[in-house]
Amino acid sequence: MSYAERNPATPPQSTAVPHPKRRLTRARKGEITRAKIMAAAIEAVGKHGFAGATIARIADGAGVAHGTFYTYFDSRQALLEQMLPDISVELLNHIRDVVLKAPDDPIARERARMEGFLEFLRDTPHLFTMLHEGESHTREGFRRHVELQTDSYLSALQHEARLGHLRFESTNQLHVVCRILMASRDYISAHYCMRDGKVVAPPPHVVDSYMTFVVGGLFKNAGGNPPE
Amino acid sequence: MSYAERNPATPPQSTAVPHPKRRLTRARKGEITRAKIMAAAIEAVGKHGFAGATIARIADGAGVAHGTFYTYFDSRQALLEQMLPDISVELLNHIRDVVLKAPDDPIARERARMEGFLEFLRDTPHLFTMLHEGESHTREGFRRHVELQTDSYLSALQHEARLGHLRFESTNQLHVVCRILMASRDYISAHYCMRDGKVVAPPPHVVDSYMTFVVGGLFKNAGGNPPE
Amino acid sequence: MSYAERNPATPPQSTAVPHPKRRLTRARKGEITRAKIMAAAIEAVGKHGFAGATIARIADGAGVAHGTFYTYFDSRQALLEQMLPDISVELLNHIRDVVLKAPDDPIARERARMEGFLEFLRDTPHLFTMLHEGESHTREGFRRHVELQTDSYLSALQHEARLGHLRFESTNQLHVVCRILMASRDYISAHYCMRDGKVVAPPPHVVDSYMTFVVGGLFKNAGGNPPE
Amino acid sequence: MSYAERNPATPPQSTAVPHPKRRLTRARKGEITRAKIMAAAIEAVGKHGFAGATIARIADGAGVAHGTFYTYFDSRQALLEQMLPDISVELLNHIRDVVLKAPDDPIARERARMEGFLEFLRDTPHLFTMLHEGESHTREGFRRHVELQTDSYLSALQHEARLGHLRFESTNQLHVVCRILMASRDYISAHYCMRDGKVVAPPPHVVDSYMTFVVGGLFKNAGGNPPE
DNA sequence: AATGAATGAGGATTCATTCAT
DNA sequence: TATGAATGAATCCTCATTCAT
Repeated sequence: MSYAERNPATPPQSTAVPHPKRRLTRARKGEITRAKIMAAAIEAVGKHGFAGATIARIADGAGVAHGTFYTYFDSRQALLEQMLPDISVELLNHIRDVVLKAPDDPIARERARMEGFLEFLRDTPHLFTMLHEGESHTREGFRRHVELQTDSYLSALQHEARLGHLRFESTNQLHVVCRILMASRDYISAHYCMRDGKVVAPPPHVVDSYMTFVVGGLFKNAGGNPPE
Repeated sequence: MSYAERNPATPPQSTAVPHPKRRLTRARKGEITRAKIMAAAIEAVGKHGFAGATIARIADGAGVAHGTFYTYFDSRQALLEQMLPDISVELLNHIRDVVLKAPDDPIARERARMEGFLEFLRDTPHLFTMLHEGESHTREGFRRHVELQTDSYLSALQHEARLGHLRFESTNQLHVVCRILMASRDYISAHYCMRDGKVVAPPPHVVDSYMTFVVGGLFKNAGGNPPE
Repeated sequence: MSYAERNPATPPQSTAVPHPKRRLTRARKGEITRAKIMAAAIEAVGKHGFAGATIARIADGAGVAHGTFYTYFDSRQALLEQMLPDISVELLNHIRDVVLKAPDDPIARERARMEGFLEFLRDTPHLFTMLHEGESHTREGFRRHVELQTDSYLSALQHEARLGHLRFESTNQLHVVCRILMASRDYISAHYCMRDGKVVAPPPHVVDSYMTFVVGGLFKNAGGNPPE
Repeated sequence: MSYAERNPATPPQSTAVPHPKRRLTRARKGEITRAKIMAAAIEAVGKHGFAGATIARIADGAGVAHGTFYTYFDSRQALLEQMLPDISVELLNHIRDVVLKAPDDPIARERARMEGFLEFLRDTPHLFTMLHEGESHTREGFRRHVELQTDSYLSALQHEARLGHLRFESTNQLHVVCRILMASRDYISAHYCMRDGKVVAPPPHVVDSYMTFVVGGLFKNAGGNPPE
């Protein structure tokens, strides 16, 4: 399920129709146009990178005039800055859903976080580009994304710490751990999930090795037995 | 010691002087000009980012005409692509030196790798920008940099593995571990080493936490004792 | 008393009310909207100049949609062209009132014309901008304004001439004199009446010097005594 | 003699030629290009007004690429702001020359100033547009022009005052007089010197009437005899 | 009559690269 | 080899005006 599918410009069905004559209120039409532009922008960034996501390409992709862009966004940069935080929230939601379905076990939860991330990345192929170019092209949006992810990850770790599962306790330490885990999922996805321009699932040993490392590094009473 | 200091455009001394009148052979003069341009480019990237490193700025910074740039480099992009690999090799050298001076102990060596990296970053402030913008602006150069670092790191890990110190053995597994370690040092430096536009040493608990995590996750017979 | 006060969009009282339910006839409502747009336009020109008086600003200022503008005016330019002549007529009325209150003396009347002009300018701050930008941005409106002022001034001069007060008699000559007087009041107001973006009264010596010049240049039997 | 004639892009003769092979040094060629752009800009302003003097028109008129414009001027506005002060200095020079040739008599000198101005205007047709649009489109350049003219006119008046010719003495008074005289020449030229888009000499009675007014208003011992 | 989303023709500016000198 | 003026394609953004609702 891609971003466009999750945020359909054309809603599946509008049950309550006040004016049968006029299906689309003006406001609704505006929403649709806005969504079309956003979708075209994401597409453009995915295909040509942030630098190649020109107003011309975005507007053409959305099927609107260049000027229309500025009805919905203050500037090209403003739109770009918005993309990553928007998707970042969806990523958070997805990971939360996956973690909720995982067995009640700290290690399973951590695996769920990693796998949820990789799943979402597969479903949202353009996120890949955003993650890798965002830092230089939308500094603020990237900062916000990192903040969102860090806050959430940190909460999760603090929860595990309170349950006594972790080898780390202080927030300062957990902060560092948080960086390590987020860094790892980014680097791992960067190197194992892109094949021929398409995002794929990494080979199974990748997440396994990651988990081995993390279980030994992060969790209590988990060491001793090295992986075979 | 910055890049410019390590690669002086004006060599300290030229001992063999064939023509007393003409100290610098034409070739040597060319080398100097080339180095001046490269140094100006690094400076420009550090100060204004890759996007802001225009030919105008680079040439002005090097004290040459715009056209002269093209005597030494095929294109702006070609120069940019070269920067990161060049520095990457130096980084490797620096880390190797630091590791050689470390105690003969796998954990001490890993700490040396992290601290060597952080040291080099402090000495080469413009590397920071390159690392964080390089992926989007000089894809190939960045790829080469990652390759250089990965190859070296992987060798080191394989060495430790052969000595029986690690919980991982297969190259495939070590590859993943390698990503985790490189990712961590990048993310950690990104978040703890930049204060007010200057690269600084991170607070001591940062590397300590990192080492705790890594010792538990990576090394054999090292677990059991969680940090206080 | 500003333009808006002189031309209230909401009339003080509508005595005859045919339909008690509907106070405002449709036509009346239209008039009000039109006046609101005109007032917003004047405000916009005053604050941002003719070039900055965009439809967006005008419509927003008037509290109507952009499209509504075109119900009342053929084009932005058409509105702009109308502004100066409209105000020009009011200026004429004001000066006439002031002159009527002046002593029955040609010199006093001329002083009244100048002072009436300056007074009106103070009360209509946006006129300042219109006068100084009008020539390039609303050529025709400016032409009409100049025509209105010239015709009136010329009539006044001809009246004085018929009474035998002037050193000039032919209409051709009076035409030239008329230019001189109108030019002077414009330049004098431009240079002495604007302080920190606000229109102020000029220092007293300014009108005095003007009158000295004009009395010597224009009026009969007035010379001889130079000012100290 | 137009601006272009006074400032020829191609100099009449370069006597000292260091390199016979290379007539035009690079610097000289630059000067020529700059002059071509400036001339094209003046032409464009004259023909289409400041608002119509687009980079496209200017560059095309000068026979250079759009980008070349920015080799010589920081911005379109910067060029525009420069035009009026440049020409204002030439106007001053012209008037000074004319005054120097006039009979040694304050009234003759004042007539020379007015006639010199009108002459220059005829020779520099585009000045007309600049004078009438400059205030709104190149505020700073216009301010500078007014300053230049005012300073010069004021000096002339102070000179006459010191010789005891004027009915005014204090600088404050002369300032006001100065505005009146400059205003008059502008208004008079605006209304009598433009016929079918061409600048022409005004009918003779115009300057005569002006002089009558000024002689009565400004000069001592000059009144008494009104013109018939 | 009112609305305001959509239009699209411009306009200023940037900058990597070329090439005659 | 060095120069730096010239190039011109490309880009973002503005805004008067239209028109379906």
